[in-house]
Amino acid sequence: MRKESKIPDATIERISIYSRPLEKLFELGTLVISSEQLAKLCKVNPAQVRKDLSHFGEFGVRGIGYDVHDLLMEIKKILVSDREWKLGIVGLGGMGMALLSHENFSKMGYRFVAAFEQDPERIGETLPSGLIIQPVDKLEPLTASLGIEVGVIATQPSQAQAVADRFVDVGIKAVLNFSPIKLRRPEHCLMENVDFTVRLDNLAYHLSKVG
Amino acid sequence: MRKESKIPDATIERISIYSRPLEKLFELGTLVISSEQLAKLCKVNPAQVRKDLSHFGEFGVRGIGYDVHDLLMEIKKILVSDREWKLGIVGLGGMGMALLSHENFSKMGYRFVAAFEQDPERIGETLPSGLIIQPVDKLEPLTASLGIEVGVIATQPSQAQAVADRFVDVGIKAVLNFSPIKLRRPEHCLMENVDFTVRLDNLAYHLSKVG
DNA sequence: TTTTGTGAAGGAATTCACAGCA
DNA sequence: TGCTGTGAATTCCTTCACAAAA
Repeated sequence: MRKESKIPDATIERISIYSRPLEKLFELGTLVISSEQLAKLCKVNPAQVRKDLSHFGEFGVRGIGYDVHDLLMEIKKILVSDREWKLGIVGLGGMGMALLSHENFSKMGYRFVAAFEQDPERIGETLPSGLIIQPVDKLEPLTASLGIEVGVIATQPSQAQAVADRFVDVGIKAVLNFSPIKLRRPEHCLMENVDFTVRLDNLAYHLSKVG
Repeated sequence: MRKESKIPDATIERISIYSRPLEKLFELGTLVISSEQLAKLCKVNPAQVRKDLSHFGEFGVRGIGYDVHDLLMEIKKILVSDREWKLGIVGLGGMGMALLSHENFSKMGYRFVAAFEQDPERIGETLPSGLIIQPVDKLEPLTASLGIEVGVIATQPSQAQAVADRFVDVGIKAVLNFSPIKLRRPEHCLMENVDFTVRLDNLAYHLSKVG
């Protein structure tokens, strides 16, 4: 196919998921994997795996399968996770601190380069990573000078919109929002929400159907 | 419609999202809302709102709209978030602790009734909520005796599968998984994954397309 | 009028099934 | 032979457009 215009969002999401078992298989020394095996590991249809990948090129060998390492590299190229992305986080309560120490972020090339907090008591504190907690006033200058590319919002819900607006005003094009509200945003700013309670509501709904 | 058999998962997800602004509107004293207004707040199509709700009954008044309070109550009934659900969490690192203190859980009727940790140093510690940290060995007896309904996994990825298996073996029917791997599970156990890095990969992909 | 509820239309994503190639 | 890549078929979801109702 190789037409990059109309790729389903769900495809991008799955491609990201495919990389997880591939990473593990590579460590284990597995050289080749078929769409059927990879599909089983990710609980999707084998044709889905092939179609997803076909949006970006032909990575497999007919009769054989996919080279684990090559496919992993191709996926990283597709997702642009073959380079470092700079994150700035606002709100260092429990969630913010947990995100900062979440090893998967750094392992996948996402690096926090600034951490902002409102509470004056905590300004100046040195975090385990070596980062020093900055006052929220510094959001604008530091976003620019450090080259922050993604703003992570882990504040109280009541402050989330204001923080998002400030990120947007200073030119941030992508925001990862952990507060449980839909944030206003201009056309040109991407925004992803992580909302645990939606997932729990889902479980509760289906649970009550099953017994 | 009122046919509860083939309701899209996306509908359940959106219904959960509709409840957020409704909650706020109710607090503010707003009495009535149209599908168009609610749609705008949740960034969806108005017909989508009406169709989603129509799966469960007729909650609106033609020419008027929806009674904010009634609709909120109906949604809570649909999602079965009109009662308390008991959660047990395993893994009290940064993420686990953050989840325990996440006020939105309790506000929405999700209550942690047990917290398990492997590190012997921390067993017996009293958490801010009053819960006492339990050794993981107690997972089976306490799940049964406390009536835990949803298992929350916030351990290291390497232990996630083992913990999930133990929950399943003791009869848990729903698991909320915060580790970034797909867990094996039997047919009868529901599982929802919260994977931040998938969201970040999504942002990175789209960011690189925009500039 | 206004706005809901919904059948019908349209669009999108998934799966099938097989041609094509190693 | 075995597995990929992909058009065609299918299934699923969303949006339209209007009849029904207050």
